[in-house]
Amino acid sequence: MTYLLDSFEQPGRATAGGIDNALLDGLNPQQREAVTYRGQSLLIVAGAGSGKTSVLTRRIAGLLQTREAWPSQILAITFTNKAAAEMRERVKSLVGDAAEGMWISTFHSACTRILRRQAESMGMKQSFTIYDTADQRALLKRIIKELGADTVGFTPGGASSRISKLKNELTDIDAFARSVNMDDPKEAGFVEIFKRYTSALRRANALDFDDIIAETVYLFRAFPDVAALYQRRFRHVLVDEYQDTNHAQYALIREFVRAVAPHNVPADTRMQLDPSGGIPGASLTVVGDSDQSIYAFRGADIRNITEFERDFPNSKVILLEQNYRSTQNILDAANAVISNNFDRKAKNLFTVVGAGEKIIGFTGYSGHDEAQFVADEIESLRSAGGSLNDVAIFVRTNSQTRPLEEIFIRSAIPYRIPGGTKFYERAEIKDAMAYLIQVANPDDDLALRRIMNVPKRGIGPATEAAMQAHANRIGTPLREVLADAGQLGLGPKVTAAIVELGTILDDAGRVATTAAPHDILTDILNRTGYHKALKSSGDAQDEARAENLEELVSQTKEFTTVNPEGSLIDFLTGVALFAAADEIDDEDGSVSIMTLHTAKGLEYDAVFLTGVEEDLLPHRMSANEPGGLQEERRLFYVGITRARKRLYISLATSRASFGEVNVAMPSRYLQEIPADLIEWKQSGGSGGFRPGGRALNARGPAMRSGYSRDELPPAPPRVKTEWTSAVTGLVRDNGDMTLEAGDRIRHTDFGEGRVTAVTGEGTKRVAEVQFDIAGRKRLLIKIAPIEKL
DNA sequence: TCTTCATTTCTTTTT
DNA sequence: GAAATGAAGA
Repeated sequence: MTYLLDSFEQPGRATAGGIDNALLDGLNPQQREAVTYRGQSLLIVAGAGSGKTSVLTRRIAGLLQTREAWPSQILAITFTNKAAAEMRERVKSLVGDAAEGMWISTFHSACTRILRRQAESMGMKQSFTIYDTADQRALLKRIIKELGADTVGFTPGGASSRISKLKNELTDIDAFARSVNMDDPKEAGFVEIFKRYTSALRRANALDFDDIIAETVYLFRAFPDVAALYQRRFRHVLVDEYQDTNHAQYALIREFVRAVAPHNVPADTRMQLDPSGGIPGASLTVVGDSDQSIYAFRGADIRNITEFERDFPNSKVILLEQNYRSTQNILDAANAVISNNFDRKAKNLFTVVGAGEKIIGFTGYSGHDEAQFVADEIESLRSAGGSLNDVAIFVRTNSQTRPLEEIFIRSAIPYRIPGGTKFYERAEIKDAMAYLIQVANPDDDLALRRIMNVPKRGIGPATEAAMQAHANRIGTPLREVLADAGQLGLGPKVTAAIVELGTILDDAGRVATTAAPHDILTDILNRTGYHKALKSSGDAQDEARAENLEELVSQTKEFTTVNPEGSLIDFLTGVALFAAADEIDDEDGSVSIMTLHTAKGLEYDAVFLTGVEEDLLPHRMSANEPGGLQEERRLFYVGITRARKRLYISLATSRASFGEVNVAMPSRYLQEIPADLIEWKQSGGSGGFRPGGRALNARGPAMRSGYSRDELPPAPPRVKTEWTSAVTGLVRDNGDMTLEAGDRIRHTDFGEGRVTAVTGEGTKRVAEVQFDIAGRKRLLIKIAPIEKL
């Protein structure tokens, strides 16, 4: 717990400031200062693409290199696990193995680690489990039903988001109950729900996402000696994406950098003490950009960054405005858009790389039409030699991905959707996970209820209720009832099934802390017969579910390979804190489709910003929220600034949302981009779609259709405008259709054309077709809606 | 207790 | 258009 100053500098390599020149190479003056500044607190206002990761990693490397800090004294907090891993890698590449031992992780991972170590202090067991949003809602649903509160308008979702908000403000049930007017029956009802929810979590030895942060703050506040362990240890705290911190996270940071009182300083410390005999607070570096704050709905408080200087007196602020990512055209668009947000510190991104390509705009007639445009453009990027890894398509909502997927499948464009069909949220995976959770944490009733009758073993709601009643009577977790189910007077068959389940869980529990997660899972799947039941049900969907279970098994195996010492609890924690952005892989030759939120922090050569329509961006739901329109604008801004070289902005004049097709209007934000930055390949059809008449004016001929804007016929000029939703690429199967160059075919969307080439093998065979009207396309033969002529 | 079928409700973004 | 309910029948 000591550190040395100014010793063992490597001769000849250090600058006057003690930092290796190589660390400062290629940095602009502001970046240099951000790397070398030393003081109690530093705010780096880092515009999009201004090299903040570079600055942050070099700053850490500098601290290590000059021996100002040991690796163990550094705590760096990022937004996602992937960002953390990346930062660790980059520091490693700068200073080598000296990087081992740093804490670089997300808020949630760091706090979980602390809470597990200090579980006893906070009155929990080390094996606590983490409830995700779905678990939280399942529990609340039960509570609301128990209380009959659903009849007075309480919903799991509503209660969950309110509880989450309160926890993010560090208001626990006791504080809340004190503050509320209990004469209001509505409020009193919510207090009761919150109360039961809190105690159910306690009894289940579980924490929800928000607890993880809040409980750490409470722990530090209640036990200053525990807090002091970490305050003495972490001398340099660095926080990325500071604009997205909520109040609880802000409070946590304050705890981390709090000075240690003299009575919590060990007598034998070799650390520098302040005049009172305490240890001064750790130095704090935060990096953020209030223009990229997009998590207000999760409690992110923009004031954390805007008031940093007030919160941390004598702090230094460094502004990074030079952009190293995008072309000037893209930055001009971004600057123009974001300047419409009032109440913000002026900031203007600039670059020296030049104007670059114009932004390409496209207005389709439907989501499918838009998706086809995206596919066509990707195809031409590909034939121009671009890599699909460098292409991303952004959407506002997850439901927008469907038409894109359909068209991409048909066009044989490989794609991936990070966090899309969330693997760990599938029912069968949650079932298997619930088994593992029960094994690791037998107190978790929710997990047990989930698997009680999975696979079917004849334990219905009635039986479950009887068991629950018994558990309540004797005051134990549900799990303990399993073993003596005989006392419940149930049928022999059911009783045997219950006891059998108990035995399986107990047996697995005996090795829970020692066996590899993989072995525990395999054992459970074998003994419960869950996997076999799905495999042999004859249902195609069950078949897919069985395969998902197999995938989970191989993931546990993978986990042990990467992490040989990893326990079951470690695996469960990893899964619970796994995020969409963590699974982004930019090496596998596919384009990425993701939400704008997931896109934050990433960059691509070519970016497609889709669905730029009213009610989608800005989203309808945000319109009534205070600050909602500004937040949506920031979201748009984040999307624009992800692009390095090419930006495509697309929308549709009609969009299907929950079965119905609705008229869609161009987003108000579109007008905020100067018209001369956008070249419209196809603008909207007839009237009513040109707010302000600026943004949607096509310049020159609309290349795609060969019409200039004024000649655009009122009827859509495309071969097909009506996209029968029944024709999904997935349903169709052309089986053994054989095509070869020269064949003529008819496509339901593109009309007739001639095959120019066929490539690929088996089901992956792709035909390249020159259509008479629609141009050249690549089609996956097996599923394309085509017939041979 | 399980299965099937009809009805209903909901859709923003996520650690 | 899906997922989650609810009701009715096996």
